[in-house]
Amino acid sequence: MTVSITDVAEATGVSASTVSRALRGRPGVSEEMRARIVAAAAELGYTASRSASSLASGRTYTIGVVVPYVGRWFFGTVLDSAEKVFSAAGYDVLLYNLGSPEARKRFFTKLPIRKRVDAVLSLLIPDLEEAAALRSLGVPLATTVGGARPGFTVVGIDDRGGAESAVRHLVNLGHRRIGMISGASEPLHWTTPLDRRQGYLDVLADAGIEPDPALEADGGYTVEGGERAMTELLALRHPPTAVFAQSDEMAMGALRALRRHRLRVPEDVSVVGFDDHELSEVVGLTTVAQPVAAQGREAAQLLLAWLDGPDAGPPPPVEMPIRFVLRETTAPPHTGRQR
Amino acid sequence: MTVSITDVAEATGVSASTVSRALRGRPGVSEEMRARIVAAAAELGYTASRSASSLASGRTYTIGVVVPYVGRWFFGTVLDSAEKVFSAAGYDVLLYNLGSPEARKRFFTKLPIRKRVDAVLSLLIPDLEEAAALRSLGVPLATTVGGARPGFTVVGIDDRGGAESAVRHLVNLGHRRIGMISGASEPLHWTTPLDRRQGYLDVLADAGIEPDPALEADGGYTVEGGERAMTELLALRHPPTAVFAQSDEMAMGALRALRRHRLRVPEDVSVVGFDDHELSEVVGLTTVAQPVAAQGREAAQLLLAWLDGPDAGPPPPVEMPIRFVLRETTAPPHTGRQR
DNA sequence: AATCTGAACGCAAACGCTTGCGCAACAGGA
DNA sequence: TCCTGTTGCGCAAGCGTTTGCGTTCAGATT
Repeated sequence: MTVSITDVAEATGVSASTVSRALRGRPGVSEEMRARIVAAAAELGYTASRSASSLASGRTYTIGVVVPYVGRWFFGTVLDSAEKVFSAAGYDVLLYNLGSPEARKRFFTKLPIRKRVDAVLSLLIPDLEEAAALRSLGVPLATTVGGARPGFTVVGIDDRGGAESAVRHLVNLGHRRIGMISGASEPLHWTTPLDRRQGYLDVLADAGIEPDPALEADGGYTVEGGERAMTELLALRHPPTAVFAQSDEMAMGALRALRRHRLRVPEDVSVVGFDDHELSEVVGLTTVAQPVAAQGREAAQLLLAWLDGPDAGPPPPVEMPIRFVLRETTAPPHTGRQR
Repeated sequence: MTVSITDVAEATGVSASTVSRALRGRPGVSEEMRARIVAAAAELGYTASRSASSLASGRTYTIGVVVPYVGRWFFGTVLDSAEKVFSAAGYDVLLYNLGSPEARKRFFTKLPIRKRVDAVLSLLIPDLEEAAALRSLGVPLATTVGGARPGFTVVGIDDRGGAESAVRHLVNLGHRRIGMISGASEPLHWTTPLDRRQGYLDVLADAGIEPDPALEADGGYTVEGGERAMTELLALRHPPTAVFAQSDEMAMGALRALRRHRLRVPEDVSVVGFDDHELSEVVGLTTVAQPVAAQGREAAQLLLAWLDGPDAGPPPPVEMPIRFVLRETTAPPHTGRQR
């Protein structure tokens, strides 16, 4: 049926071992013979069976990538860039989309990934048990989302500093009542919301502004959540004159809520986001940009390097640069009375 | 090291064959014995090696998904929903991201997917050679993007009808100069741009409007392309009073261009898109919605069904419903003079 | 009591590759 | 001429499953 290694061995008049060595560039084959074998393989359209070779060698040439939700821009973008690095290096990518709790549980109990991958890139924050399960695989581990765990190499950004620059911008414009749309209800082990919140609090403290718990609303890191959160903030007796959304998606939800309330941005309310979503430029959202694709690339490269020289533990964490991006959703506070 | 089937066999005092049968629910094992084996396997934390089992059985329990660009909303969403179906059915997903021409060529010449998957879902339009290469794999094939090829089962939408409803809406509002932002330069084998264009032309003809080639601009199905295209249209001596963008992403680019030109939407120019991107609601874009996630699910299910009953060729094509969504970017034409 | 019938399980041969080791053949040095 | 390396290749033993077939044995059938 399909052509196997012995077929090309027979076609060349050598043994299967030699074919194997020749095709993988292993020493012990004369250049002339190698050329003949390569030619024969090409002609027959031979490709080694991955199952067989990984059974025999233990190497799978496959990387597992686990993500909470492929459809979201951030994860899709990281996955996209990481996959390119992997496939360029000859690795395949096994994707696990663990959005629902059931899928997640199924994955971590059955660990279908076991013996199937040489390394894993996790774009979701494993809790302690899950992290242990991943470590039990005995392969290099990496992540691009806040919340380092022992055994993982992590590439990320300065969330706190980023939040600071966003909020400082609002303060500099003259805002005093600054709301925040956060992700308080996010999984505990995800440190990003905490770090960004800390940046927010830092700047307020620095500016001598008393933080008001009522000005923090939970947006769950989604567009709809952001819309709900903004709506809550607007219902306050003294609504904020500016809000810092911990993600651009929530910021967009906020913009939508503001439009619904017939409030102008930035004249009535300023909004600043975080991430620099691909569509943020389209809506003119002021935000702090993080190099999402670059993070995926970096993490992938770290994993590959780790695989090549499995000398020791995980490489040290990498922090990628961020950049404040001024667009059109921020301005000095409205000086008249609100609404 | 890691536990193998013989370990659980010894632990239970039976042969490996029995363990294999027991764990996979094959007949020939008493219920009592099966229970003992399952318990032992659970305790030892045993999972069958995929490489070994697929080498022995020929089944890989893996589906290949090839996509042009995971980061784009449409593909990410389809992938997301399809993956859920596959993994729920016990299949893993092997992802191939073929954005760049090099990656694409590498994939189709080396066919790393060969012998690794039981079926493939293609979200990119293969040209004739590529389609042949995929067919040579001898596994079920499916696609969710226009441009059916023999041997593929396809799930899609009525692109032409969708475009018609969008453009008819503009006509009904009273527009006569209706521009279109298309994807003329897209790969030849992708029929979507053609079908959507045909819908546009149909309605114009129906309304007795002479189509003006100058009103068609290429947006390449990207945000930036849409912005460029809209800019071109605005530079016309007689710019359109409304534009139909063949995708929401291009529509958003158009909105951006309009904002840059200080034109109001919909007062000065109406815009209607196609797809119902997740952020279209945020920007209030009038569009025609297609069930993207549902298409991924459907395609995945078709593949699984095909795998279960490999009686014949591909199942018949499935057409999913579309729906016109009226939002805030369309209105009757400005009656005064433009600008 | 002899025979037959399933059910439950073990044997052993694949599956298609990788790899340590062995063995010619040949080259160069003494 | 003999010895010591090298080079180039084949042998065969795995890798961890699956599966066709054979065996055993308890119970049913004559």
